[in-house]
Amino acid sequence: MRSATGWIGLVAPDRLVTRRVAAGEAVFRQGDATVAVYRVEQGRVRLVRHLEDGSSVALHVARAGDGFAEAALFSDVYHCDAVAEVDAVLTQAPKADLLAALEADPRASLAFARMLATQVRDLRARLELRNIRAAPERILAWLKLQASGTPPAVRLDRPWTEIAAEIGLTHEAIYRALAALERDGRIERAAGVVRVLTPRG
Amino acid sequence: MRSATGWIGLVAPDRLVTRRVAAGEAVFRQGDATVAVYRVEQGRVRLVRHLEDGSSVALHVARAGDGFAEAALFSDVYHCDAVAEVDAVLTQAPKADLLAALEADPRASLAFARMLATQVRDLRARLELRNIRAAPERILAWLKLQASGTPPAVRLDRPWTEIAAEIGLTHEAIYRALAALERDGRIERAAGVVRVLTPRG
DNA sequence: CGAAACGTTGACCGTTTTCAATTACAGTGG
DNA sequence: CCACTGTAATTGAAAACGGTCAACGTTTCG
Repeated sequence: MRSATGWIGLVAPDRLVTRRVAAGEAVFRQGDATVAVYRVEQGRVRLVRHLEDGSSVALHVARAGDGFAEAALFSDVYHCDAVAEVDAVLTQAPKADLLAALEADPRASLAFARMLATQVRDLRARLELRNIRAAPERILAWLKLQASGTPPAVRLDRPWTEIAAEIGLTHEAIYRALAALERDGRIERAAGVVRVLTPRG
Repeated sequence: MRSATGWIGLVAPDRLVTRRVAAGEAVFRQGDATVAVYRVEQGRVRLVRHLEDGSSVALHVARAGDGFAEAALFSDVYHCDAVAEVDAVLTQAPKADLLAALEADPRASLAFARMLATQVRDLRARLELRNIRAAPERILAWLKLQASGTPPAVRLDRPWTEIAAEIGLTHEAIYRALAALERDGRIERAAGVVRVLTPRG
């Protein structure tokens, strides 16, 4: 996705480690001492918290482009497991390096804060999106969030199947809703581009 | 909610402004020069982005305890409208002061980053929660996220009605699901406390 | 004490999920 | 170069679940 992971640039390139994890393999375990923060380059990593009673809760699934365990910077131990759902490639930034960079340079820490603030904004918007029950409206709102230009248009850089998961609908529901939106003249679709049409008023 | 808004403490108390906005009144408008970041003390503030074509998208609804427009720190203009949904009381932290505090003290900016990272983690978890379709499972997951102790227990500090909105269910659905969970012996309810029972395996 | 919230439950309806099947298409290896 | 495999895109039908509307008891608080 397009989450802000530019903080990776705050660490000297030669200190970054490319790590490959096989499906099912753990990147770290809850309780492990925190040694690094990560970015997913390929694949998916599932974060799961274990409770005292043995049960667990899913916290997040980090996908290509997503950072994860940023909060590890401020904690001594990881508070959840990170397990690859499929074979994955990660960039690993040593906690000490990143922390040092942030402490040394106020501009770096501001840049870091900026990326996090951006992400907070994005996540809030995605959450708000989920409050829209009707599939067509939800998709329309998503399109508007992504859109730019007049009329608002979106270039699709990934399959609807994937977008469906992000929006919180099955792909079938997405296709049906898209068909309905197009039928109603609310959007227009063509080769990797969707235009949001403004209803005449 | 319990979102991390401790950054308000980074600004000198006498520089903070308590601002009252009536229902329907705007805190700021999209395009206005950014002058402050906010925290909601009472009421609700709705953030809405307007598109070039005149339509709009809801970005967020900030509630008591929530901060909003943190990203304004890094932007010259607000990128959305902030309008009170009901009469609201806000704490307004001047952008210049907060920014100065962050630039002056590396510890302050790290603390700020920490709060944002915490919020990112929380928001991701809430988003993940929404991927759980079944109401009882969703509530159970929410309870586990809030829970502490063995067996996991949650002290309820606010009405289910409000929790329902956060979880993304109607209050009716919540009550039905709670009843079902209790009936199935998966939770136990008593005066403001819910215990999550571990099914025997 | 009375008005609001909150809590709870029932019935019905609509939408989405599920399950299933089909087409299109890109990449792979023989 | 083509058969083959896997993913993406579509559409159909039926079931399930939550939303909505309604009604009512309860608690809270001015």
